Amino acid sequence: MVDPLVEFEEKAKATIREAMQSLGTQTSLPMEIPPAEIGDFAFPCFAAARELQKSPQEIAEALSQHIDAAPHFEKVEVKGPYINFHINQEMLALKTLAAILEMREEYGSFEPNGKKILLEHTSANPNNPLHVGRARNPIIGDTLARILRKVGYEVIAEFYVDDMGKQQVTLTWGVENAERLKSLGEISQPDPAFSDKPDHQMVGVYQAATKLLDEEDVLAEIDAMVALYEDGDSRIASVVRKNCELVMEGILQSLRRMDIHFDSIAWESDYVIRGGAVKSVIQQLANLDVTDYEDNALYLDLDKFGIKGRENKFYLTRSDGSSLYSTRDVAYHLDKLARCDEALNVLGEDHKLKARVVNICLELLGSDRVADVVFYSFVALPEGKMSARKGRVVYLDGLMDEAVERAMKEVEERRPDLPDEIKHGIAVTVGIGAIRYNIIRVQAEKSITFKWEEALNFEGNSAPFIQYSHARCSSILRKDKGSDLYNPNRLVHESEVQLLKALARLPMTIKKCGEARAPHYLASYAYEVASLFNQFYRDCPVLTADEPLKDARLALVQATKWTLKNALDTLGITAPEEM
RNA sequence: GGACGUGUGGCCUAGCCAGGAUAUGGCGACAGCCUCCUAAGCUGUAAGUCAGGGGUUCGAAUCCCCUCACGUCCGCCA
Repeated sequence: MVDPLVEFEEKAKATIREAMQSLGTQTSLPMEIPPAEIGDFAFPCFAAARELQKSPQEIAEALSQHIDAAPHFEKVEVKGPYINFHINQEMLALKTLAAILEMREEYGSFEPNGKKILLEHTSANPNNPLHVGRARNPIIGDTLARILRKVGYEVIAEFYVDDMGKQQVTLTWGVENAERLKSLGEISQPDPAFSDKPDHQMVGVYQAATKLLDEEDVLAEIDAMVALYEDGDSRIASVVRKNCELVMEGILQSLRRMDIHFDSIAWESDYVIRGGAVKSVIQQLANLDVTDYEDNALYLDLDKFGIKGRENKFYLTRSDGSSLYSTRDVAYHLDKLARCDEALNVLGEDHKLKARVVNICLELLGSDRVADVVFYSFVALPEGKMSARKGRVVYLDGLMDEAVERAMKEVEERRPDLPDEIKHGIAVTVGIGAIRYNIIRVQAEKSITFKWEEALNFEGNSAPFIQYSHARCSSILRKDKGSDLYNPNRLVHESEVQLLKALARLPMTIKKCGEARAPHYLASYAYEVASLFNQFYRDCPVLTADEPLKDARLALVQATKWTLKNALDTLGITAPEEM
């Protein structure tokens, strides 16, 4: 019994199907979920009305004559063009509580579907610390990974490290010419708050070196290094790798703090230097009539694919024959697709054209599959786009520090009774949770303007609100665990019923998120459950209730706790026992 | 110039893919609720031309067309 609602929905559909047969029609069965006061499932009769040339009201009336939905539904009523089904609350309570209390941490999870999905996300360039402009990538990616695991996929979360780009070689050039950069006074010191992190230690050198790219001799040196690197020069390969690894260490450290982990790290250089996969891709593409050369640089003619713009040439190599990012990405994707049943990428909206071209290339190379992509818009600052160069940047590390600090202030105020260690633990849980929630609750396509007050909001529609409800559940259950022999029929108060119905929707919500690749639905859901619990908490005293009712309510609290915990876990947010 | 995305009360946001029953909720504002399981909570009030215009439909925030605004891309950078 993975999803307690399925049985009810199937029953409703079955009765409608039978009723339609006796009316001689067989249009589709789009069951809707109406507003709570109206019913639990609703069948709109518009389609059938069109087919039978009658008014939807008449059809609803006629259909209802043939409907007997007992015992799953206690009432089926016609309201205008709709047939509204009212769930038998006792039966729902029984099935829902049984499902949750039996499945516990598994509630909301589905059976393995036997498919392996390779989810690439974050894949930030290893030359900068992460900043909040791109912070949606790891959060969306990690949340999707968690959702897809629940839905039954075997998920490989992979970070693709672009260690072949000119930017990475520029960083290494900077490290090797640090004296020159220093004498020019170009290297800015890392923010003292993060000076112990290797990504912050390196960024000054990278920025200083980037400034010198305007100078011809520097550019020539770097270009020469790029070419040697791609040709397999082992000295360059090893120093570039070493520098990238240092920055990566810092990046992964930041992500771990948000409970974001990877199953696999894929290094771009492995696809270029070893195995020659990129060379083979270039050769195959060069043989096609949709590509051509300009000054020895191979390009794809976008005109042939109906893609118009200022420039219709999409370059696949430089004129010295070295590869470009998208070309290497094609080689990487061929490898990726061979390792999974489905490939999914989380990419910034600036990658839309590139992702399309990569998929075009994959098809040109005869691949029967391409990668599916979730695009997200950037987080900008009120002053404009984030830019390290213009000194307009909020680092993820800074955001997390600030969040924990502000959360600590709240905890100090609200819970002076707790020992420091516990208070700090709560501050971390609340602060980091608030960041993740704030990012994930908005649909990915929407652009976000970063505001401290909103990012670190601890009230209303926020992670702490949900965490607080979970802590309230825990608090009650610490005082009384209740009995296994509860009687769900006791749960008749409106607040109890609404909460129960919401709890029953966790599996279908997670499923929807997985299918639509849209994690934000789960955030709304968790908020709704927490909110309904708070109403229940107001209306229905648990510990002081009389015996049979108390056990039923305790079971409901236990079920709420599991549901909130599983929803929060899936969002990558910790569910605290106390706050 | 072309392409993709977004536009919902002062601010943020759900719903849009599969059109339907009074447009979801939060922040902020205002008015209330701690002798009762944690007030990071709860209740109530005010606040909306669903960017604008046209179309399809019995019915449009939702589908189609046009316009406007914002974001992003159209680099032998990534």
